[in-house]
Amino acid sequence: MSIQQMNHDLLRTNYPLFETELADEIEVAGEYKTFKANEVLMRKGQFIRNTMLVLTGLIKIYREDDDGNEFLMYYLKPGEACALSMVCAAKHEASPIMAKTVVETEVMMVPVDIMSEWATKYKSWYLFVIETYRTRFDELLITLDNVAFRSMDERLEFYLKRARDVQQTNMIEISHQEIANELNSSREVISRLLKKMEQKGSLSLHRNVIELKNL
Amino acid sequence: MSIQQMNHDLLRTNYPLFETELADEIEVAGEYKTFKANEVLMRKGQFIRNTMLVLTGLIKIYREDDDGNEFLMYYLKPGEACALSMVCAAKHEASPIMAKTVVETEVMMVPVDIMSEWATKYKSWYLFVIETYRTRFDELLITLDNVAFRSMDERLEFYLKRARDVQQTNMIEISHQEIANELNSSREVISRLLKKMEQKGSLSLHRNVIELKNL
DNA sequence: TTTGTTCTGTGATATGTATCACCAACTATA
DNA sequence: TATAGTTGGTGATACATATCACAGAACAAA
Repeated sequence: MSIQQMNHDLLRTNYPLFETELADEIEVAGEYKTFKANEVLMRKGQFIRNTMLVLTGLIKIYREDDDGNEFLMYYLKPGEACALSMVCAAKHEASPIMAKTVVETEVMMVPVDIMSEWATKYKSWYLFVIETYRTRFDELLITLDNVAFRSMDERLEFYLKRARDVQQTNMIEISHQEIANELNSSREVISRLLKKMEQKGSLSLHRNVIELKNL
Repeated sequence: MSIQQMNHDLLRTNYPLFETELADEIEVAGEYKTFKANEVLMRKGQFIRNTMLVLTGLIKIYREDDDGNEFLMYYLKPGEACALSMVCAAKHEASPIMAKTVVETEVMMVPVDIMSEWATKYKSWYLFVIETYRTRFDELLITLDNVAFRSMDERLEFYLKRARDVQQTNMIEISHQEIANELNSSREVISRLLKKMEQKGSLSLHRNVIELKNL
């Protein structure tokens, strides 16, 4: 099967609710792109001209402040899009977020100026945009809850469970330092908390890998 | 002028982008309601059957967790609506938020089941829904930034400035205890920080009132 | 193997915030 | 006026987390 044909199918299977004409139009206007694992596909401050429709792989969306602090907001999976790129594009503002792939990821890049036309032209696109906002809003609320109400050990546990769920594996490949960044904490704190969890038997620690057990 | 006529006008001046037919239909389907100052108009856990269009006054939207902790997410001003009620209503879930008036507030209550029809029928409604998500998303991000990156004194300063901006006055009527609740902190901490700010000359403290000066 | 780098572990200490205890000032209500 | 409730001030203390300092282990490159 040709690459064109595979991409064609990926778009339609991941976004089954799009009308055929819409999917066709997306293919004409958009551009297929592949990113390697751990590649930064959007930096803070960059101007956004595209919305990404995720076809395969996994993307992490981070929030950053001016001092270089960051934390993980949520993941983007196939069939999902980034609500923030829609927000910013609409206001012609710079991106307040950073996006990085977790594994090799294929996306469809759609120019934002075309999007607004589709909203009135295709009901399925309108519904998709609404649904995108809705789910991202929900995810953001959960993240906010964690930061506002939970202590670091609870947040760490939530972080690991979420990583397991989206990556569908008990072997989380990540360093303590990275986790610390994504929770806006420090490595030492994360290391100590992980050690405690290992002693409780919830997981076991290896270099660059955390193996979840009874979590 | 009759009350009906006044409400009629309020709806149209605060939501000027609504088509005439839409505004008319809203009036038929919806219900005008007035709340006193400091009245709780939605509790956590309550099921949402209405979206509120704010006509006059000011509303605070709080997030609560299961242990009764709360914090202020953002304000709703005339011309705005609560994106969350749309999210929840769509999923038939209980409200994860609490809403309380700051001053006497008039709203238009719109049943959520009718809303979905309007989205396809009226372009202005569709745009309004999108815009509501957009602005709430933005506000939520700012709140998240504060909780994640800022220390309590910075958050307190932001809190006071925001209160001044939405209420358009330098005399903020609120107790230290309430501020502590809204920042998910404790009264003693807030009192001490306020004292420091008073010593710096940024404000002066009175019973139940904080007078902002050079902030 | 050697060397340099990244990752992890751990003690000591600093700091911000929460909690406890108590009192004084003010306000509302009987 | 008496009394109870609310609000604000402040010291003492506890606790979670951040920061500093340093060392050893695992790995990669030469």
